[in-house]
Amino acid sequence: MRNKEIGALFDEIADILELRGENRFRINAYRRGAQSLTRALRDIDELAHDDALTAIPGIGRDLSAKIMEYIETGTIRYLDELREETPDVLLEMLRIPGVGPKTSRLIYEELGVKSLEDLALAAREHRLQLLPKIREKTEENILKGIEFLERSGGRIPLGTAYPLASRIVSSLSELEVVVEASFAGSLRRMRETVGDIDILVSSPDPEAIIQGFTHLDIVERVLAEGKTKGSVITKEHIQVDLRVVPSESYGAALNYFTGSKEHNIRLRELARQRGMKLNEYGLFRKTRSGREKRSAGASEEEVYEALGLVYIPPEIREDTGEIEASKRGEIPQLVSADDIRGDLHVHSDWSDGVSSLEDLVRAGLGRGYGYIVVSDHSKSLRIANGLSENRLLRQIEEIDRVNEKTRGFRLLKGSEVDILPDGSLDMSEKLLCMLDIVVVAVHSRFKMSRDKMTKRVIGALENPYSSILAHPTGRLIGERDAYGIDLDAVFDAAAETGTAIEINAHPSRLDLDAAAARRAAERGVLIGIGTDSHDPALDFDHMRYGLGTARRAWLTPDHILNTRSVRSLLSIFRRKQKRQQ
DNA sequence: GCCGTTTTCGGCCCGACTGTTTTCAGTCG
Repeated sequence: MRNKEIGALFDEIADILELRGENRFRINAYRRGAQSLTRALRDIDELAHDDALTAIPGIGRDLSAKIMEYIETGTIRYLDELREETPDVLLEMLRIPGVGPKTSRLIYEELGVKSLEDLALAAREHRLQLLPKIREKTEENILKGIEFLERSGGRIPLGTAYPLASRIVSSLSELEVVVEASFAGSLRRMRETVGDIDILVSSPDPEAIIQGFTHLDIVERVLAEGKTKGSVITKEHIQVDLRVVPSESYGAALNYFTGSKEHNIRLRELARQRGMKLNEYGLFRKTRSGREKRSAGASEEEVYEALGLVYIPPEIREDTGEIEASKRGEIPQLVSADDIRGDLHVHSDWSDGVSSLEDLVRAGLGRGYGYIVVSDHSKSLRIANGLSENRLLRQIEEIDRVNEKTRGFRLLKGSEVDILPDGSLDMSEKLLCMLDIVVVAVHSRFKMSRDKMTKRVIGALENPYSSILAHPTGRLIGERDAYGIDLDAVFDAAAETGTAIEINAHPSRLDLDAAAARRAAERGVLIGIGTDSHDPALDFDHMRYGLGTARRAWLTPDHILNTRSVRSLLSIFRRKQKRQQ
């Protein structure tokens, strides 16, 4: 999928056009095009091949020609020319919070800075104050902005943002004047990384809330402190924005601040078409006397309803077809925490986990699960204390003993078996056939050709005993890219062989990602959500990120393996064994 | 530059805060 790659180029064109002060609607057209490409479900090369590029919303005659040019020649001449005429530092300055195109150009033209280091020096020497409309405060903010960029270096993983946001929401909820409080933004949509944390509160006394917020003990620096809006940097260098609205606007505001931006724009257009206006205070209709009357706003549900839509869950508010589905009344019942009956990928202290088998039973029961798949590493993974075949035999006996003592819960015998470079499994058939669930995964030799890796993984899926393919791309968010693999070919093989594919719920993996999981499910692949837990006290909670990813992929309980009972689970893989043998 | 249930031309989402100014431009989400 090169969609993101081309989307980034259109964004760059938009940035440069903005710096040049071009027509803002033209700039917006490139931004929309970029967003559309990034979110498109189908592969751009495929669409180009079918001559169907203009079917993507926001892609018309000009943009599709530029996409074709890029596919054919590997470059867009127009962008090359723009780059030629635009010094890099102008674009770099745009990344500083508070610096936009106008300021960037002003600084460059008047001071001739060549780099962000140059700019920082100019700020420290107070030379920025020589410029019109820049005084002490702006200069300080630019300096702090550069430092922020250097320290934070980009986006925050979901696994960091979610607990922090939850803590802030519960601290704020303790304030007397708070009516409702929630986090919003890309965090509420459960994106795998977020740029900042957005918090929304309803209250009759906004200023008290803003005061309370800017004085929380997590705050390092206050960026903004208005009547209804506050913004801080935490000690971990994460930006947190707070908005306070009256109760009658809470739903409209929650909707607005949850986004996505593209989803909101569609909603606003819909409101306009119906002669209404939607903003963060509500949905308004003009009365005959010319005054505005609120028709909805207290809850998100009533906003959608007043727009003639069925409620759309936050995770799918990305303008990838949810508005149309909602108009038709066809929003799926997304899988939720209540549907999950067990965890499919858990390590114990037999390999690199910290818990005994008994601890796992207690932790599983504590979460209301009916089963857990014990999936310790196989013998090749020595670094993680992988189990020799003899130790696995002993573990199987031990699991039987633990299960005998337990009512209403079952430890399933499993293993996370290495997929060897030739596609075979790191375990003899004699042992494989004694296991309930065989999780298979690549843990070594990542750097092979895309073709070989695809064959290797498909080879493992064709093994009659493999049940679930774990973390199919091997990516570690912000650390390691996915290895080269043809996922669509893997999905076809999984559907063909009756093998499930994992959404690994660990926040540093989330592998499959939502877009890929959606494609897999559309091809008929059953999806299992596993936490890859090494410590139940910390890692069992990661199920929520796996669920978030599944929901972003539009998945219902029917698509998910671990919404099934133990019996149904086991029968699925017995069927596969029979078919493949 | 895109797009059409007020349309093939004339629109294109909306509001808060900051910092600099005396009424608002720039930035952000």
